Parts: sequence; structure tokens; C-alpha cells
Amino acid sequence: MSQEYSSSLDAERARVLQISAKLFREKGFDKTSVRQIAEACEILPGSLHYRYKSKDEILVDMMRVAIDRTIRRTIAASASMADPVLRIRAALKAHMEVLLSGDDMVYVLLFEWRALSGEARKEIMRERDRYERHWDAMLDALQIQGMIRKDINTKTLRLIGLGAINWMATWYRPDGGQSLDEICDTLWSIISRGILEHVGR
Amino acid sequence: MSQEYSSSLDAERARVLQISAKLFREKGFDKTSVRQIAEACEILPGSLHYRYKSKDEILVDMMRVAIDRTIRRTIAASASMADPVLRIRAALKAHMEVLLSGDDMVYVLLFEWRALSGEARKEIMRERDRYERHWDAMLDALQIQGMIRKDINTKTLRLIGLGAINWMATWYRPDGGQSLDEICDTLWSIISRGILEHVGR
DNA sequence: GTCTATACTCTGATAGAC
DNA sequence: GTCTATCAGAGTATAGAC
Repeated sequence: MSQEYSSSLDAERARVLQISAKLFREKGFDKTSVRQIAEACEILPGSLHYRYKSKDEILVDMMRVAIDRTIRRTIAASASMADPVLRIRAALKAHMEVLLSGDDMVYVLLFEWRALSGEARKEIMRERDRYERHWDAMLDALQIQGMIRKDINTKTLRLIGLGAINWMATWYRPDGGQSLDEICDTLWSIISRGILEHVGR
Repeated sequence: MSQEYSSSLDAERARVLQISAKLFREKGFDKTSVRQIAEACEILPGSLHYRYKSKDEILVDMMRVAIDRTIRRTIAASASMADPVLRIRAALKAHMEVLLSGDDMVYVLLFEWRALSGEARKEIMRERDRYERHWDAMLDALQIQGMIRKDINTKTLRLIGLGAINWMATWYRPDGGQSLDEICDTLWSIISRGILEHVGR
């Protein structure tokens, strides 16, 4: 029955992760104490130590989950489309949704990477690179097919597009004036067609 | 001679601000101790206390300077252009330059606002709103003149455009492959004309 | 104005009884 | 596995001599 025990520990660790993510997002990693985490989990600090040996370990594990989730959902969304242009639009929307639909872990992944220590930071960086290579491959393919203008640097395009979305996490509120879909439409409209009425400047 | 004394105190405070900004950017506000600030300034903690009574006061003052600097340079850049479209391009470039040309204070302003306490946070938020209203006015005027497509929400456009730039601070390196000018050109090309070869989807 | 020295609080982590 | 109790260290801020 060791399987049973270890899976219930996994479930407990997942619960700690989710509750910690909410705290890290609201207060920041440094300003959240392990006592506060334990309290929010309704256990005592000593018991928390059984799930995670250190506060850093919580953060690293959380980021691993977050980046895996982001990659999985974005790839799944883009793979579901046959048309290459619609595919990239679907990937953009998936990136937006995984970040803005209340997933605190992805938010923490984006904004707390400075809190990571040496080796852990390298690991998370490698995972992030893996995600970015996926985007570059998608964009390069489109450019080779002649669907993206040749004078656009695809790496810069990726950094600008994802950057615009990542920054949304700092201002987007679910109860705000615009819905996720509307924002996504505007973003896509700007990226794909631009904003000016008269082209040619 | 009280004027003399107070202006040399101001100069000392400015020096503390600049050195602190470098530390806050590199290590983060929470991970920087007042002892480290004092050491970097080559004074002792007790002497630092004469310049600034608390660590929070350093951060708030720094953000006031940063936001003022950003507003000033962006407005100056846009005012120097007669053509309304070139004006907005100049403002974009100014925002990029003030953020990416080694001004640590502006970086701290963008990424450490969570460290602010209640009343101070409200004050900085008000200043930030003032900056954003300046952008909205510029964009709305362009749309009314018929130069920006009517179906673009200008507030969302502002959030997306400035967001893309703000996020650059997380990846841009002066010694990287692309120069500031090249990145600015790509950004402007995307925003103004879009990326697709065949329009109409 | 600057220094030394320290007060006080909070932190992350853990030992050991149950 | 969970609890109580506590350790060692770091944090900010300041008092008081000079």
C-alpha cells in the first residue's frame, strides 16, 4: 500500500502548491512566510515540513507545474487547428487563457523567477526555452510558407507578442470592461493587420 | 546657508536613490537589506538613516522620480513631432529608451510596485494613471482624425503596446542580437501594419 | 552628521515527544 | 504524520556617544 500513501502525499503537495500560489501571487514570494502558508493550509508549520522540506522547494515545484501546464495547453490548442494562421491565433489565445483564467501558478512563474536560486533557476530557464522554441518553430514555418512578411524578425515578433500577453497579467481583471475574448480579438487584429487606416508610411 | 545644506542633502539622497535602484533591480527590493544599501553607498546604516528614515521611503521616492522622468521624456519626444502618426511613434520610442537605456529606477517602478504599502501605493497609482491618460488622449485624437481604425479599442491598444515594451525589460540586453532601434522598428511595423502577407482574414 | 552598539521582531528550519 | 517548542540568524530601525 505504499502506492496509496505516496499518492495521498502527492495530493497533499498539490493542495499546498495551489494555496501557496494564491499567497505568492497576492503578497509575493518573499513577503509570504512559511507560517502563513501553513495557516492557509490549515496545518502547522511542522506538518508543512513533511510535504515540502523548504520554501524554495515549493516555488520550484510550482514553476515546474506551471510551465508544463502552459506548454501542454498551448500545444494542444495549436494542434487542434489545421489552418496555420488560425493555429497561431489559437496558441495565442491558449497562452492568454492559461495565464489569465485564475491560474496563480503561471502568474508566479512569470513574476517570481528572480527568487530562484542558482541550479533551480537554470532548470526553469531551460524549460522556458523549450516553450519559446515551440513558438519560434511555429512562426518560422509560417514565414517560410510566405504567410508572414519576410522583413519581420520572428524572434522579436515572439517576444513582442508574448510580452504583450504576459504584461496583461498586471492589469487584467475578470470583472473589467473587456472580456478575454474581446482583448484577444483586439490583440490579434493589431498583430495580424495593424492599426493604421492608411498603410504605406 | 541653510539652502546650501539642504541642497547637499538632496544630492546625497539622489546618490542613495541611484545606488539603491541598481541593487533593487538586481536583487529585488525585498532581498536587498538596508545594510547592503549603506555598504554600497560607502556609509554606515546609521548615516543612511539621516538621508532616508526607512527603506520604504527610498522606494517611494525612487518611484516618484522614475514616473516623473518617464512622463517628461515621453511628452517631450511626442511634442517634438508635428505629424500625429510620427508623434506616437516617437512617444513609443521614448518609452522604450527611458526603460531600457539603463535607467534602473524605471525598471524598479514597473516591477516592484507590489512592495508598496497602502497610501504610497495609491499615490504611485495616481501618477501612473496620469501617464496613461496622456497616452489615451494621444490615441483617441488619432482615432477621431480617422488615422486609427474605428474598430480598435484605444485603451486596449495602449495596454497592449506599452505592455509589449514593458515586458522587454525582462529580456532585453544591450549586448544582444538586436539594437534598440531595430526592436523599435519591428514593434512599430507590427503595430502599424501587422504581420500577415495577405490581409483579409 | 556620523558612528557604535543594540533593541526588537520575524524569518526558515528542525528536534523530539506523541 | 502531527504536534510543541525552540534554534540560529537576519531583518529594520534607533538610541546615544562623539
